[in-house]
Amino acid sequence: MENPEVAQVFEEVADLLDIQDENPFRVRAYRNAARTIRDLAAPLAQLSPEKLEDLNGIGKDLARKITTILETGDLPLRQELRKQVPAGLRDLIAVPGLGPKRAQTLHQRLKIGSLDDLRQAAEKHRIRKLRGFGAKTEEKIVQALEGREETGRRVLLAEAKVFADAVVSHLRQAPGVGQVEVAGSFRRHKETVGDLDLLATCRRVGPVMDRLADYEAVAEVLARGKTKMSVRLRNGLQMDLRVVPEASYGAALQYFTGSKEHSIQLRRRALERGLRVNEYGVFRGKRRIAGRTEEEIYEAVGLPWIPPELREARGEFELASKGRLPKLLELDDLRGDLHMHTTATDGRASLEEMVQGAKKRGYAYIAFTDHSKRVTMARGLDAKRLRQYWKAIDKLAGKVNGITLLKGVELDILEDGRLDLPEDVLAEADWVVASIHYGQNQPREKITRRLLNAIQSPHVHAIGHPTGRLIGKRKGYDVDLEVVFQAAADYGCLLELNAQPDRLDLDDAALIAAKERGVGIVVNTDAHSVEELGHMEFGVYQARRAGLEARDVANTRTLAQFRKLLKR
DNA sequence: GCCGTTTTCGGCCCGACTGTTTTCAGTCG
Repeated sequence: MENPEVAQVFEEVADLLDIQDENPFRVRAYRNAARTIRDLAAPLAQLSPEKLEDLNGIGKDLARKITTILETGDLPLRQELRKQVPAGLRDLIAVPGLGPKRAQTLHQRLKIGSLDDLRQAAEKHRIRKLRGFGAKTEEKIVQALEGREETGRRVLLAEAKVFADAVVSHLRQAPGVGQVEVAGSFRRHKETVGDLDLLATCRRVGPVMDRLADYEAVAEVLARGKTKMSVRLRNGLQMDLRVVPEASYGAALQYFTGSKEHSIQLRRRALERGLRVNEYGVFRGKRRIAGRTEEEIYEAVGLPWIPPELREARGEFELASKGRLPKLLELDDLRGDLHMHTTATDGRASLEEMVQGAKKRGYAYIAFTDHSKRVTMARGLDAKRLRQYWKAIDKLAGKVNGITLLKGVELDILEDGRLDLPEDVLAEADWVVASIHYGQNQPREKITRRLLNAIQSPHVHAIGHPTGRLIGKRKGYDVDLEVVFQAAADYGCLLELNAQPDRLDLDDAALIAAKERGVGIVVNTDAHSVEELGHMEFGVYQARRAGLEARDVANTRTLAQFRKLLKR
């Protein structure tokens, strides 16, 4: 059992208990435990029962339940709850605007038991007639369903990575195996992946396929042929394994990495040179002239190797042929992380713990950016508490070496466009990242106006998660990004690439547009725990997909250079 | 169900706002 699967069991239990109107704190206990498990760096199976109890939010009972899940693959409690709650209601409570109560009402009054039922009922305007619902709620449901469809049932890259890493190291232990790699959209580091395309070389095919069938998370072998095999994991993720000879490995890796559009352009370019490219190699007539490595393939058509993140047929061939491919951002380029939370508001680690975590990552500077007062649910900081917070940061800064601590705040941009704290307070901050958390459904002009107000403020250095989207859950706010980019460029306000795996906001397309406008980008984790400081890699992947280089990203600078970038 | 310089109970980041009502569920992180 991989950690995300265990977390999923607890999340399901939490949902089912929630629908049954159970003690909300018990529900939350399951949700907290799921989150802790998801954030964990090491596999649960490697922890002793005593260590399990040391984990945040996991006590005797949940530790025992984790052991049960690891040993049996399931939890009796989950089976029991499934008998009591109609299947499909869980899907309903995941829709923004619906919770356990409304899901129950919809099920009881309209016999709605699935997202399909929900869509049909909404289209027939049957929902707005229910007590407690109305036209606006019904419209919101329709919009939410549309937002979900865009990503479909794809899995977040971060979650897919857990399974990809595990299966690759599992397959590498197969006898006679050579190379093993995950291709496809996973290798292109898309924000979500639909399945995992595994590629392997080996002397004999049998042992590698046997090994995949043995992978612990496999629920079902869908197909198994001479060179190709498909399995489905318990969590629904599909894995396709292709076994290829060494001589074709590079060609197969290129072919299965895609994108389809990129490969079409590559083959067209080959044809112009009298060559033919397929998954076995590059051929002149019947003679194979390349295929062992990807570099060979690209070289055969007169190009340097193109990083997978750029293979989206968005102009990479033109850049490559002119020798002007960007030198893409790398994790090591980053010298600081400028958006994180602590126990001062809704973070789960102390200032000290976050500093230690940041030092381990080799950062030269970090900014603490707990919430401002409007975010009441996170116990956001008012002026008085914020100054105490900054005092604590200063005090800590005097005790730690090798890292600079910046006094920051995640400043709420209020519904009416004002900022959540007075100017004299903001003027004392080293770093202000302003974000929208409320009034996300406002019309385009109003949302855009709010962002412009923040951008134009002399005290705001960056805009946090500029569109507010949550991948697979919620569309971003309706905002005129063109206007925002222009203002950000004009006023020297940075825009954030938020590295939370379900945000990755701005997305790749927006980052490309922002770069064209000359907008400075800052890549931050928005970490709420020490572990989440590790999300930086996903921000880097997204930046790479947009072709960003170190110089495009503000927090690759030394602290002195970084400070010069900030508007006064 | 977790947690404890408040340990074996009684708390649990919990308040403004929206859409819908006329008392309340759901949304924000």
